Amino acid sequence: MTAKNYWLMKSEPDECGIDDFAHTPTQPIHWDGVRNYQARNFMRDMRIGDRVFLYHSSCKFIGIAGIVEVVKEAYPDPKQFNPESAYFDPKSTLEKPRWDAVDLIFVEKFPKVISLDRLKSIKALNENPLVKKGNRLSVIPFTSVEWEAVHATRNLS
DNA sequence: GCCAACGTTGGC
DNA sequence: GCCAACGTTGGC
Repeated sequence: MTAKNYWLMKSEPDECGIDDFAHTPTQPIHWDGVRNYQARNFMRDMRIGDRVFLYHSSCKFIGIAGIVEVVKEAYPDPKQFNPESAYFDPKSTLEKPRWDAVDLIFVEKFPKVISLDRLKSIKALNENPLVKKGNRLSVIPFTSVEWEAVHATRNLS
């Protein structure tokens, strides 16, 4: 029995936000379209039952909007093989896929988005890439200390 | 819409 | 292996 892992994943709520998960609470969502190697490698480390903060970026209320859970571990992202898809990758083959997806399911929507300003004020996150200037990583591992520090603020106004 | 920061590509 | 050019991310 290993300890549960914690993560944060970014998305634009217009594409796939916490409400998309909340609207289908019993149906997993395929998290595909990740096209960054570091993010992909982190996705490969995800295990069933891991918890994930869902972060809304490039929108009005930037920050962590809720929690989702891993229900299916990394598998080849089908969109990389589909020439019609915006996520098509001509260098991917069925034998040697480049990109992976995971499946996630709804856990919790916070009463209010935990704003980026608040996240920056949480000392436990000082070394986390999320709050570093210019950071573009869309899948970020969290320690349990970081997770708890953020989680403890979820009901603050 | 702007633009700094970043990751990737490709010529050499 | 270097690095300039390019495309993208993401806060503001």
